[in-house]
Amino acid sequence: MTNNDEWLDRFPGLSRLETPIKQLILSRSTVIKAPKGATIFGPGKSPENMLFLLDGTVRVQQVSETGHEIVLYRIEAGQSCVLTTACLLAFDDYAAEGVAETPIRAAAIPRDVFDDLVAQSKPFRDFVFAAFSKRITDLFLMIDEVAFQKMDVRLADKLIKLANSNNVVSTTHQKLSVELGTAREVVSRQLQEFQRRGWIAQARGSVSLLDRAKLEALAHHNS
Amino acid sequence: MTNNDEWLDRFPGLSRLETPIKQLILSRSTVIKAPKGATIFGPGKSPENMLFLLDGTVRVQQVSETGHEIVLYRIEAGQSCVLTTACLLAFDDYAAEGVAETPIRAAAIPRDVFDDLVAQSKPFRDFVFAAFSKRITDLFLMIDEVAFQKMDVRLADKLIKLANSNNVVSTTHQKLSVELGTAREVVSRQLQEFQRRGWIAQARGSVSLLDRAKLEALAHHNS
DNA sequence: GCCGCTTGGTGACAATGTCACCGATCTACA
DNA sequence: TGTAGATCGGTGACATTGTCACCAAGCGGC
Repeated sequence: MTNNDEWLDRFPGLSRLETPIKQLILSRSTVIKAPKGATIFGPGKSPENMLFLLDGTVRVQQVSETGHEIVLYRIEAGQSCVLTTACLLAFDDYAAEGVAETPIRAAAIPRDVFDDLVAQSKPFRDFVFAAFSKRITDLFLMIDEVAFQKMDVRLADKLIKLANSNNVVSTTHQKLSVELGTAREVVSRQLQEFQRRGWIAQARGSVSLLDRAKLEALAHHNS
Repeated sequence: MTNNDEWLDRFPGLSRLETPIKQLILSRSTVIKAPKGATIFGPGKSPENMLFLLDGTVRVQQVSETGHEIVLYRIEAGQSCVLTTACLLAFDDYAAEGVAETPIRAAAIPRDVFDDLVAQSKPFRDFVFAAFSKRITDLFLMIDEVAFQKMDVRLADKLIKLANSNNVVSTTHQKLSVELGTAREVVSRQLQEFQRRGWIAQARGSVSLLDRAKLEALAHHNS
């Protein structure tokens, strides 16, 4: 989609990098691709490189000892896997895995180059620490949500966030339950209630948002 | 407890620092103290410094919009507030707060010195990234626990972790409920069940573990 | 068409969260 | 010393969510 020479400019935090640093990154990085569904990292598969996602989406999720799954967050194009890479530097036995939700394209930077960049460039340090900070504060919010929010609010919120521009969510009840870390039956029952109220319509494998405003009001406690 | 000149050696990750780096830290840091109950950082009170905790414990917790509270983690003596400080570099409007659980003593390093250290010392970088990584993987585990573990298992686990060397936990049901992000009534009922089984004894403001092995078995799914 | 898999629906029940109370105990202070 | 107010913990009724065991409809491969 973009020329390989200019992908750096797609990362807001990196556009401020010093010119020689930009050149170092470009010369030492390689652009890689992976198909939809590929495991980018996971238990026993630690990435050797730090990734900057150019196109596509990576879903990071976790499988618990009990067999339950939950989606932790997503990495969108224009963001980096800073934390996952850095995490794996230290702990490669960790439980989370990253899966390509779409075909992806990413720039890969070797570990030692990453370390050089942190050492040499203040803008790069700021970028890295900002990414860590954002991730941690997001995880704080997620803990709060999982612990205290009602399922109807969380489901409404998730539907809005997953809906495409036509207000359609193409997913199954099962996958929605993994998004929220709950059981399929709970999702099914809640969706039935939304349908009864006329807020959504359902078909096999998809949900259409008929009254997005009502869902948003519920998601933001304004109702 | 220790001489100010040698506190660095109490941090396993920092003992490997280069000598000039150690001297830089010692010359640019100040040792501060705070009484039990003091707010170390929180909404509208971002720390100007990075802290290395020499003595005591800091509890990091969060209050949700709904008024619910939950304990996120603790920083023990010998650990650092790397992430909280770095977080606050970027987002000082964040919801978590740090409270001294005991009188504490800490070494404070100004932001710009922190940045210099990251730039100049590879061992320091490794220390910082390892701290971030550990924190994030711990948060992953916590999300898993909050989302999927049963309350009896979580409560048994928490009792074991909070018990002192005499197998006594000096806390109220209310505080235990904040530890787990649940309601006091749930804790009270569960403790009654443990008591009925003869695993614990209760008094106002304290819980005695009578059969630690049984609690551990429950906490680790061996029963 | 048949078969097997995926998807979603259902009812019964268990576990947990919420609410509105209550009494017991502790603490501050007059 | 006594009393007022706060804290601590107990209780029952009920709502919400999680778990389990099923079932039926749709879909794809052969």
